[in-house]
Amino acid sequence: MNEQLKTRSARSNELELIRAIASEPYKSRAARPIWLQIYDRLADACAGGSLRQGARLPGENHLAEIFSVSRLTMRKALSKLQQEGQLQARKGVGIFVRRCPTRYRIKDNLRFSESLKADADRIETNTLELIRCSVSAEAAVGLGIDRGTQVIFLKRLRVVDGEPIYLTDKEFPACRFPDFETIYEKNQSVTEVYRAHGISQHARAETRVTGGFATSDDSRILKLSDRTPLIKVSSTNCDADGVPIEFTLGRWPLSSVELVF
Amino acid sequence: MNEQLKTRSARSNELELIRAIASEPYKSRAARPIWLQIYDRLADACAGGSLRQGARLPGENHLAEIFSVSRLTMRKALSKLQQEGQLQARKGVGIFVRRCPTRYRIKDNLRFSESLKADADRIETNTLELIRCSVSAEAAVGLGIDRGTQVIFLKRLRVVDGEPIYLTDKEFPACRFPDFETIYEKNQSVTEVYRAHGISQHARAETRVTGGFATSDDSRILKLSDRTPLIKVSSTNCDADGVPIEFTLGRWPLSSVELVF
DNA sequence: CAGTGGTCTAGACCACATG
DNA sequence: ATGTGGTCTAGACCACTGG
Repeated sequence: MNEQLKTRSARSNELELIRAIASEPYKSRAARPIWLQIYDRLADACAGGSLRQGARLPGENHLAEIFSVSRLTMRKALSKLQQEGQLQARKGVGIFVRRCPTRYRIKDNLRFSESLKADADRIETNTLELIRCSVSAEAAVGLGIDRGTQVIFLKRLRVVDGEPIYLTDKEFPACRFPDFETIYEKNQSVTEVYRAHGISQHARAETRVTGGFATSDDSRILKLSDRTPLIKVSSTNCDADGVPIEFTLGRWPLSSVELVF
Repeated sequence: MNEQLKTRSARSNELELIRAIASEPYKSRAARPIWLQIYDRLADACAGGSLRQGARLPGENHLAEIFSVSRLTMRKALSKLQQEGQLQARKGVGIFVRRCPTRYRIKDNLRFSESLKADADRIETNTLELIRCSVSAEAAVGLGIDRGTQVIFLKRLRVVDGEPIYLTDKEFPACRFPDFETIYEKNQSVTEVYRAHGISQHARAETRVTGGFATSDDSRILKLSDRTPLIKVSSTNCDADGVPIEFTLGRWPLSSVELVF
């Protein structure tokens, strides 16, 4: 069976499933708003696994017709599913089933891959940006350095089983790492950079957890819809002498992570 | 000046402020959707303090007219402000300015009031429910006890400067605390209950942080809109011998807390 | 009772991505 | 060129709250 046929057949299965889901009569509007009832059914199908991850849903107009509601009502249901990270809409393309909110357990003081490798099959780390610039206001406080100081800025994205899951901005005092770029580019490892600059140990000094909302950049990179709620984790790492050498600001989709301390 | 006049005058000031905010021309729709521009302006007024906390906004129809948009567009802007906890709508009543997302720093392993008392003027603890029942699935794991075991269930709400900020469900193994209710009712203190049952020390065994969305109960109690994003913190406390004696599930509005570890 | 926020409709235009 | 999701309108009915 060739690719095109497989795709067509799969898409047709999705359509049948949606039709089945939509065919049940609604409960009274007073009991639960229609858009929430639609949300419930789609969320169940999503969590139950009957909707394949990565599958494309019919268009909004089509969906509205299938569920016998106006497009706006349909959009309200879809919008909540997007906010929760179960679906992702791409303008001009379509709506796709995101990896369902698996929760990744992250143990503090363990490196990311260490915490995760038991759970996941494929973990990738993508380096999105590596430049030298002035320290951000937030990192200046964390690193205990003055505004205007030069830092090395590193933006990375962790992709687990094909889904972007964790976005980090790291800042390092530039004066400590003259050869950062050269070393980092060899194997994309910060630990290697540390070692090459004579830092054999490092420890986490403090971790702060807050909530917030995705900027449009964050949304784009994490393949989420705009203004999705996020969990933000900021932390400072120190060398053996207790001098700060790294400030990290990490962002997770709200329902995709469980931090354990 | 009597109360009614004061209220009327204050409300009129709010109206003038809103009119001023709305009078500026919009940027092009392509640059930023109108509803987001309205959101920006209201969020600024809210954060800048020009909108008094607790103030009531004009009705949606009126607001839509003032901002020269349809009611739906207006609602979209208001809805984002509600999701972020800056506004709160009460059906049949009106839309009110919530305490702006102050962030409360909570240090792990400190009791709530200890972490907070530096920041806040008035802290209240309201006991909402105190019953004996079967252990919840989540607490059963945390406490290491079997399903069906009896526990004491305690639901409390922390109110800081008049704003509900932190909602907790606590469960304690019933067999350990025969006199829980009697002791607790004297001064609303769990520590006192511990002491009365011969537990002089207790320590936090593990803390888990996740994100989630408010149930309709949560929303009502925390005076938030439905399905607002939350930060959830679950933790287990143990006695001196390391035996679990308390499981706590706490919920905060997403933007109202900063957890420090 | 009047006014509020919550829901829902039918229709329209736009910017965007893909073939 | 077509279809997609994103935005916006004008109008309607409902359930709820308060006086």
